[in-house]
Amino acid sequence: MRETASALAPSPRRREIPPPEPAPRPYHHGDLSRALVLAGRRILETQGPEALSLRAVAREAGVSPAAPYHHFKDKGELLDAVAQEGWKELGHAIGKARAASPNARGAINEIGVAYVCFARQNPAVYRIMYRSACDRGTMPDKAKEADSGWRHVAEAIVAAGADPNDAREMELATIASWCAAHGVAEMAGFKEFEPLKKALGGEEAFVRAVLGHIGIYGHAKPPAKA
Amino acid sequence: MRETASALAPSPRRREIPPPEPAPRPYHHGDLSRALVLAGRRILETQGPEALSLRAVAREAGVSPAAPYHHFKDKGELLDAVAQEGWKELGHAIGKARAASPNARGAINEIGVAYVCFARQNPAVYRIMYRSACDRGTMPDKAKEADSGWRHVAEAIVAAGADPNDAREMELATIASWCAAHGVAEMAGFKEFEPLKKALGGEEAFVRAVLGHIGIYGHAKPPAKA
DNA sequence: AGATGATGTTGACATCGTTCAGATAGGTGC
DNA sequence: GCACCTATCTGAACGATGTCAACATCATCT
Repeated sequence: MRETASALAPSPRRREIPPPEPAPRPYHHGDLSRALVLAGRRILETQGPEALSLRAVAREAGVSPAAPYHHFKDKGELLDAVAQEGWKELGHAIGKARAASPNARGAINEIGVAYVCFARQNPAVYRIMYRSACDRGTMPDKAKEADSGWRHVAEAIVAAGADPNDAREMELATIASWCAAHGVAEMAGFKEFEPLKKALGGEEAFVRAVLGHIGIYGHAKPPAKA
Repeated sequence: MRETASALAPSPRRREIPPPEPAPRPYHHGDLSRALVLAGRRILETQGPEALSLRAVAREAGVSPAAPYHHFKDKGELLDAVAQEGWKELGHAIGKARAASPNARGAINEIGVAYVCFARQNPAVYRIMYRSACDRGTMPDKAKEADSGWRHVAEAIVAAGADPNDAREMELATIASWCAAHGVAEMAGFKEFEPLKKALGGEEAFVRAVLGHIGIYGHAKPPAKA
């Protein structure tokens, strides 16, 4: 929809004009790798995940369909890079939610809400993030880094945990809360829940209520010791 | 696929006698609609979700690429039909798990385990099921039917609930447990959890442990029958 | 029988992911 | 200045895909 004029009209490349604009397409894009990731993100947000083709990304970035192959092995790798960006943002959102919580137990709750809200506000990106993760059967590497969401959750769990010495229980609790948040994130948009959402006063209230029924979150008691 | 194959290999096909097999391709397939769904399922199980193209399904069913269009509006509708089959199976698995549980509270646990086990044993089908559901933003219609998994969960929740009069809490609990199971189902395969799985003695033990940390499942007083 | 509609096939089109040979720039050593 | 080198980008191509229109085949009703 953008400048597809060149596709319709046989426009001879106008290379006589010394660019009045400082940097239209200097043949060698400054940092195409980064531009492609941003273009992918833009397409995701405006057209949804179905429209995210390699060619569309190249088009959006203003390069030929073959150009991306000098920066990514294949389409999957490009998508992984886009997903990576999403994970980083998720990590920040979670970190912010955690920092804003007064006590440790409340932090777990707020993290869960922040997680689901991020997914609901960036559905296309979230989709790609988990498609990439499930395809490769692994959480993104970055999720193990300092500011990663996973680490925030793990630390919050430990901070609120009843038995900080039982590492296994702590890990299980971290996994459980992450899994639960992911499940809610993917299902919160289902039409069947609309009446309940409305009755509760909006989606965030709904999310809080659902998470409230999930052990680690809400009204539950500390993780039971085995 | 190639004629050259017959040149390389001495083709053992002796087609002098056509009549003995009266029904190789009777032009009009008996029930192509059904055959296509089964073919799709077969492809999912043998080649995974990436290989599930319309043309591949048609090939597997032995018809031309355009034939499916007389039975399904487009590829999405075919996939929906395949997913529908999966939901039915999931419903049965859940029903069986519920029936096999002596008490109501234990039933919720066993349902969760059965859910995740189904997803893990049929990963490709499960993927399609949720892709279809998320794309359309709705649980499949059939999920509201008599033998549906959702109804089993809702009934089990009610049976074990502390306050059967509070419909809203019951619904929230149903949603929460379903979401949690879905989350675990999608993440249980991540490589990061392999060590813990091994330490716990296998994937099912891992799943039980994780679910044990999730409210509806976990805060049940009787410690899981270990 | 003959007409009709459901069901299947062939062939075509646009798009997609991907590859490959060449064009283009920025940098290096001379 | 020059020639070369390497990284990057383009153009054209190939096979595969989803989809459609035109045609073929068969089952069924009258």
